[in-house]
Amino acid sequence: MRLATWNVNSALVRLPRLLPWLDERNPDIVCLQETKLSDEAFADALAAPLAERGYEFAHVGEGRWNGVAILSRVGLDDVERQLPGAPTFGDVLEARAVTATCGGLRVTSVYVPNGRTPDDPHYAYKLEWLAALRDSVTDPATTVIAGDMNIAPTDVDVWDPAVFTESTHVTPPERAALAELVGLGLIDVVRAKWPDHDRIFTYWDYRAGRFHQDLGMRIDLVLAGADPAGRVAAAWVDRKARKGSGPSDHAPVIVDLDEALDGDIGPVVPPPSTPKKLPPRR
DNA sequence: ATGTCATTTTGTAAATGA
Repeated sequence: MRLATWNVNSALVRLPRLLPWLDERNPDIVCLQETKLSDEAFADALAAPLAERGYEFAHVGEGRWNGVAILSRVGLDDVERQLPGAPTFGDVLEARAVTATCGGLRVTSVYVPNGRTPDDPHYAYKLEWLAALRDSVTDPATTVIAGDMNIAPTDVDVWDPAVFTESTHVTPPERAALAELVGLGLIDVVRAKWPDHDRIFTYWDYRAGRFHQDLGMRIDLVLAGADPAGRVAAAWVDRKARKGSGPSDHAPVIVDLDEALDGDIGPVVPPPSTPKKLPPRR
Protein backbone atom coordinates (compact mmCIF):
# COMPACT_ATOMS: atom_id res chain seq x y z
CA MET A 1 0.00 0.00 0.00
CA ARG A 2 1.36 3.37 -1.04
CA LEU A 3 0.71 6.48 1.06
CA ALA A 4 1.72 9.98 0.05
CA THR A 5 1.48 13.55 1.31
CA TRP A 6 1.76 16.70 -0.80
CA ASN A 7 1.30 20.38 -0.12
CA VAL A 8 0.02 21.34 -3.58
CA ASN A 9 -0.28 25.13 -3.05
CA SER A 10 -3.72 25.38 -4.72
CA ALA A 11 -5.34 22.17 -5.90
CA LEU A 12 -7.00 24.03 -8.77
CA VAL A 13 -3.83 25.58 -10.16
CA ARG A 14 -1.95 22.30 -9.55
CA LEU A 15 -4.51 20.09 -11.30
CA PRO A 16 -2.31 19.71 -14.44
CA ARG A 17 0.45 18.39 -12.18
CA LEU A 18 -1.66 16.51 -9.63
CA LEU A 19 -3.63 14.25 -11.98
CA PRO A 20 -0.61 13.01 -14.03
CA TRP A 21 1.24 12.51 -10.75
CA LEU A 22 -1.58 10.30 -9.43
CA ASP A 23 -1.42 8.29 -12.66
CA GLU A 24 2.35 7.94 -12.50
CA ARG A 25 2.82 7.16 -8.81
CA ASN A 26 -0.46 5.35 -8.13
CA PRO A 27 -0.74 6.14 -4.43
CA ASP A 28 -3.53 4.41 -2.48
CA ILE A 29 -3.84 7.14 0.15
CA VAL A 30 -2.96 10.79 -0.48
CA CYS A 31 -2.91 13.60 2.08
CA LEU A 32 -3.16 17.02 0.43
CA GLN A 33 -2.54 20.42 1.97
CA GLU A 34 -3.13 24.01 0.87
CA THR A 35 -5.90 23.13 -1.54
CA LYS A 36 -7.09 26.75 -1.18
CA LEU A 37 -10.61 25.74 -2.16
CA SER A 38 -14.04 25.57 -0.58
CA ASP A 39 -15.50 22.07 -0.28
CA GLU A 40 -17.85 22.90 -3.13
CA ALA A 41 -15.09 24.18 -5.42
CA PHE A 42 -12.91 21.15 -4.62
CA ALA A 43 -15.72 18.78 -5.54
CA ASP A 44 -16.51 20.73 -8.72
CA ALA A 45 -12.92 20.51 -9.92
CA LEU A 46 -11.81 17.12 -8.58
CA ALA A 47 -14.74 14.79 -7.89
CA ALA A 48 -14.93 13.52 -11.47
CA PRO A 49 -11.21 13.01 -12.19
CA LEU A 50 -10.74 11.37 -8.77
CA ALA A 51 -13.72 9.03 -9.22
CA GLU A 52 -12.34 8.09 -12.63
CA ARG A 53 -9.14 7.00 -10.87
CA GLY A 54 -10.98 5.10 -8.14
CA TYR A 55 -10.50 7.58 -5.29
CA GLU A 56 -12.94 8.55 -2.60
CA PHE A 57 -12.09 11.83 -0.90
CA ALA A 58 -12.71 13.91 2.20
CA HIS A 59 -11.97 17.62 1.88
CA VAL A 60 -12.09 20.40 4.48
CA GLY A 61 -11.71 23.84 2.98
CA GLU A 62 -12.24 27.50 3.62
CA GLY A 63 -11.80 28.83 0.10
CA ARG A 64 -9.02 31.34 0.16
CA TRP A 65 -6.37 29.86 2.41
CA ASN A 66 -5.46 26.49 3.90
CA GLY A 67 -7.61 23.50 2.94
CA VAL A 68 -6.74 19.81 3.46
CA ALA A 69 -7.91 16.55 1.96
CA ILE A 70 -7.49 12.79 2.05
CA LEU A 71 -7.86 10.76 -1.13
CA SER A 72 -8.20 7.01 -0.75
CA ARG A 73 -8.91 3.93 -2.76
CA VAL A 74 -8.55 1.60 0.23
CA GLY A 75 -11.62 2.86 2.07
CA LEU A 76 -12.48 6.18 3.70
CA ASP A 77 -14.47 5.85 6.92
CA ASP A 78 -15.27 7.80 10.09
CA VAL A 79 -14.22 11.18 8.69
CA GLU A 80 -13.46 13.86 11.28
CA ARG A 81 -13.41 17.35 9.83
CA GLN A 82 -11.37 19.08 12.56
CA LEU A 83 -9.05 18.33 15.43
CA PRO A 84 -10.97 18.04 18.70
CA GLY A 85 -10.34 21.27 20.58
CA ALA A 86 -8.50 22.94 17.70
CA PRO A 87 -7.74 26.59 18.49
CA THR A 88 -9.09 29.36 16.30
CA PHE A 89 -7.00 32.17 14.84
CA GLY A 90 -8.98 35.29 15.50
CA ASP A 91 -12.52 33.99 15.15
CA VAL A 92 -11.68 31.58 12.35
CA LEU A 93 -11.56 27.81 12.75
CA GLU A 94 -9.13 27.23 9.91
CA ALA A 95 -9.16 24.20 7.60
CA ARG A 96 -5.96 22.51 8.75
CA ALA A 97 -6.79 18.88 9.59
CA VAL A 98 -8.95 16.07 8.31
CA THR A 99 -8.90 12.50 9.63
CA ALA A 100 -10.25 9.25 8.19
CA THR A 101 -9.75 5.51 8.49
CA CYS A 102 -8.16 4.19 5.31
CA GLY A 103 -6.72 0.73 4.78
CA GLY A 104 -6.79 -0.03 8.50
CA LEU A 105 -4.92 3.16 9.42
CA ARG A 106 -6.20 6.24 11.20
CA VAL A 107 -4.85 8.90 8.84
CA THR A 108 -4.74 12.65 9.50
CA SER A 109 -3.77 15.13 6.80
CA VAL A 110 -2.37 18.21 8.54
CA TYR A 111 -1.38 21.71 7.56
CA VAL A 112 0.29 23.06 10.69
CA PRO A 113 0.18 26.87 11.04
CA ASN A 114 3.29 28.58 9.64
CA GLY A 115 3.94 30.75 12.68
CA ARG A 116 5.28 33.65 10.58
CA THR A 117 7.80 34.95 13.17
CA PRO A 118 8.39 33.94 16.80
CA ASP A 119 6.97 37.27 18.07
CA ASP A 120 3.80 37.04 15.95
CA PRO A 121 0.47 35.92 17.46
CA HIS A 122 0.45 33.29 14.72
CA TYR A 123 3.43 31.62 16.43
CA ALA A 124 1.55 31.15 19.72
CA TYR A 125 -1.35 29.84 17.68
CA LYS A 126 0.99 27.35 16.01
CA LEU A 127 2.07 25.96 19.41
CA GLU A 128 -1.55 25.73 20.62
CA TRP A 129 -2.49 23.97 17.42
CA LEU A 130 0.35 21.45 17.85
CA ALA A 131 -0.85 20.73 21.39
CA ALA A 132 -4.35 20.01 20.03
CA LEU A 133 -2.79 17.72 17.40
CA ARG A 134 -0.91 15.82 20.12
CA ASP A 135 -4.07 15.48 22.20
CA SER A 136 -6.04 14.20 19.19
CA VAL A 137 -3.99 10.99 19.00
CA THR A 138 -5.95 8.26 20.78
CA ASP A 139 -4.41 5.11 19.32
CA PRO A 140 -0.80 5.78 18.33
CA ALA A 141 -0.20 2.21 17.12
CA THR A 142 -2.36 2.58 14.00
CA THR A 143 -1.99 6.34 13.54
CA VAL A 144 -0.51 8.14 10.57
CA ILE A 145 -0.10 11.90 10.70
CA ALA A 146 1.08 13.21 7.37
CA GLY A 147 1.44 16.68 6.01
CA ASP A 148 3.12 20.05 6.13
CA MET A 149 4.36 20.34 9.72
CA ASN A 150 6.07 23.69 9.09
CA ILE A 151 8.82 22.42 11.42
CA ALA A 152 12.26 21.18 10.43
CA PRO A 153 12.93 18.47 13.05
CA THR A 154 16.70 19.07 13.27
CA ASP A 155 19.34 21.36 11.76
CA VAL A 156 20.16 18.60 9.27
CA ASP A 157 16.70 19.23 7.81
CA VAL A 158 17.56 22.82 6.83
CA TRP A 159 19.92 23.88 4.04
CA ASP A 160 21.63 26.50 6.22
CA PRO A 161 20.75 26.56 9.93
CA ALA A 162 22.43 29.96 10.29
CA VAL A 163 19.81 31.52 7.99
CA PHE A 164 16.98 30.31 10.21
CA THR A 165 18.23 31.04 13.72
CA GLU A 166 15.70 33.84 14.32
CA SER A 167 12.98 32.24 12.20
CA THR A 168 10.06 30.00 12.78
CA HIS A 169 10.30 26.30 11.71
CA VAL A 170 13.44 25.62 13.80
CA THR A 171 12.84 27.18 17.24
CA PRO A 172 13.16 24.93 20.32
CA PRO A 173 9.48 25.26 21.35
CA GLU A 174 8.30 24.09 17.92
CA ARG A 175 10.75 21.21 17.91
CA ALA A 176 9.70 20.33 21.47
CA ALA A 177 6.05 20.26 20.36
CA LEU A 178 6.99 17.92 17.50
CA ALA A 179 9.02 15.78 19.91
CA GLU A 180 5.97 15.48 22.22
CA LEU A 181 3.89 14.28 19.29
CA VAL A 182 6.56 11.78 18.24
CA GLY A 183 6.91 10.79 21.89
CA LEU A 184 3.41 9.30 21.81
CA GLY A 185 4.95 6.48 19.76
CA LEU A 186 5.14 7.87 16.24
CA ILE A 187 8.10 7.54 13.90
CA ASP A 188 9.32 10.04 11.31
CA VAL A 189 9.56 7.33 8.68
CA VAL A 190 11.68 9.16 6.11
CA ARG A 191 14.30 10.03 8.72
CA ALA A 192 14.13 6.48 10.11
CA LYS A 193 14.76 5.11 6.62
CA TRP A 194 17.65 7.51 5.92
CA PRO A 195 19.18 8.20 9.35
CA ASP A 196 22.53 9.46 8.08
CA HIS A 197 21.50 11.45 5.01
CA ASP A 198 21.51 15.22 4.88
CA ARG A 199 19.84 17.29 2.14
CA ILE A 200 16.55 15.38 2.25
CA PHE A 201 14.28 18.33 1.51
CA THR A 202 10.58 18.60 0.76
CA TYR A 203 10.20 22.36 0.35
CA TRP A 204 12.17 24.93 -1.64
CA ASP A 205 11.17 28.60 -1.75
CA TYR A 206 10.10 29.72 -5.21
CA ARG A 207 12.44 32.70 -4.91
CA ALA A 208 16.11 33.07 -5.61
CA GLY A 209 16.56 29.83 -7.51
CA ARG A 210 16.43 27.89 -4.28
CA PHE A 211 15.29 24.63 -5.87
CA HIS A 212 17.93 24.84 -8.59
CA GLN A 213 20.60 25.19 -5.89
CA ASP A 214 18.92 22.59 -3.67
CA LEU A 215 18.51 25.05 -0.81
CA GLY A 216 15.48 23.55 0.89
CA MET A 217 13.97 22.33 4.12
CA ARG A 218 12.41 19.05 5.26
CA ILE A 219 9.12 20.21 6.76
CA ASP A 220 6.66 17.72 5.23
CA LEU A 221 6.63 14.59 7.37
CA VAL A 222 4.96 11.21 7.63
CA LEU A 223 4.67 10.24 11.30
CA ALA A 224 3.58 6.64 11.68
CA GLY A 225 2.65 4.45 14.63
CA ALA A 226 4.26 1.11 15.38
CA ASP A 227 2.14 -0.97 12.99
CA PRO A 228 2.56 1.07 9.81
CA ALA A 229 6.13 2.11 10.74
CA GLY A 230 7.11 -1.55 11.05
CA ARG A 231 5.87 -2.22 7.53
CA VAL A 232 7.73 0.60 5.74
CA ALA A 233 9.35 -0.81 2.60
CA ALA A 234 10.28 2.55 1.06
CA ALA A 235 10.12 6.21 2.06
CA TRP A 236 11.28 8.98 -0.24
CA VAL A 237 10.77 12.48 -1.54
CA ASP A 238 9.42 12.74 -5.08
CA ARG A 239 11.66 15.59 -6.23
CA LYS A 240 10.58 15.11 -9.83
CA ALA A 241 7.21 16.66 -8.94
CA ARG A 242 9.02 19.88 -7.91
CA LYS A 243 10.62 20.20 -11.37
CA GLY A 244 9.21 21.39 -14.68
CA SER A 245 6.52 23.95 -15.31
CA GLY A 246 3.98 25.06 -12.72
CA PRO A 247 5.19 23.06 -9.71
CA SER A 248 4.14 23.47 -6.10
CA ASP A 249 6.89 24.80 -3.84
CA HIS A 250 6.65 21.44 -1.97
CA ALA A 251 7.48 17.95 -3.25
CA PRO A 252 5.40 14.90 -2.30
CA VAL A 253 6.63 12.40 0.27
CA ILE A 254 5.86 8.79 -0.69
CA VAL A 255 5.82 5.81 1.70
CA ASP A 256 5.27 2.19 0.69
CA LEU A 257 3.96 -0.24 3.31
CA ASP A 258 4.17 -4.01 3.11
CA GLU A 259 0.87 -5.80 3.66
CA ALA A 260 -0.12 -6.59 7.21
CA LEU A 261 0.76 -10.21 7.97
CA ASP A 262 -2.35 -10.92 10.01
CA GLY A 263 -4.72 -9.60 7.37
CA ASP A 264 -6.10 -11.02 4.14
CA ILE A 265 -3.20 -10.79 1.73
CA GLY A 266 -5.33 -11.85 -1.22
CA PRO A 267 -4.87 -14.78 -3.60
CA VAL A 268 -1.42 -16.29 -3.69
CA VAL A 269 -0.25 -16.75 -7.26
CA PRO A 270 1.60 -20.08 -7.62
CA PRO A 271 4.96 -20.06 -9.37
CA PRO A 272 5.04 -21.43 -12.94
CA SER A 273 5.26 -25.25 -12.90
CA THR A 274 8.21 -25.29 -15.29
CA PRO A 275 10.98 -22.84 -14.51
CA LYS A 276 11.72 -20.63 -17.48
CA LYS A 277 14.77 -21.87 -19.35
CA LEU A 278 17.52 -19.34 -19.73
CA PRO A 279 19.07 -18.97 -23.18
CA PRO A 280 22.45 -20.70 -23.46
CA ARG A 281 25.37 -18.61 -22.38
CA ARG A 282 27.81 -17.88 -25.20
C1' DA B 1 18.50 40.26 -3.11
C1' DT B 2 13.85 43.24 -2.07
C1' DG B 3 14.63 37.58 -6.26
C1' DT B 4 8.13 33.88 -6.83
C1' DC B 5 3.68 32.34 -6.72
C1' DA B 6 -1.28 32.36 -5.52
C1' DT B 7 -5.15 34.78 -3.76
C1' DT B 8 -8.31 38.67 -3.39
C1' DT B 9 -10.31 43.26 -4.25
C1' DT B 10 -13.87 50.17 -2.48
C1' DG B 11 -10.16 45.48 -8.62
C1' DT B 12 -6.85 45.56 -13.77
C1' DA B 13 -2.14 47.21 -9.26
C1' DA B 14 -1.52 46.42 -4.62
C1' DA B 15 -2.26 43.93 -0.41
C1' DT B 16 -1.52 39.61 2.00
C1' DG B 17 0.39 35.07 3.04
C1' DA B 18 3.73 31.64 2.42
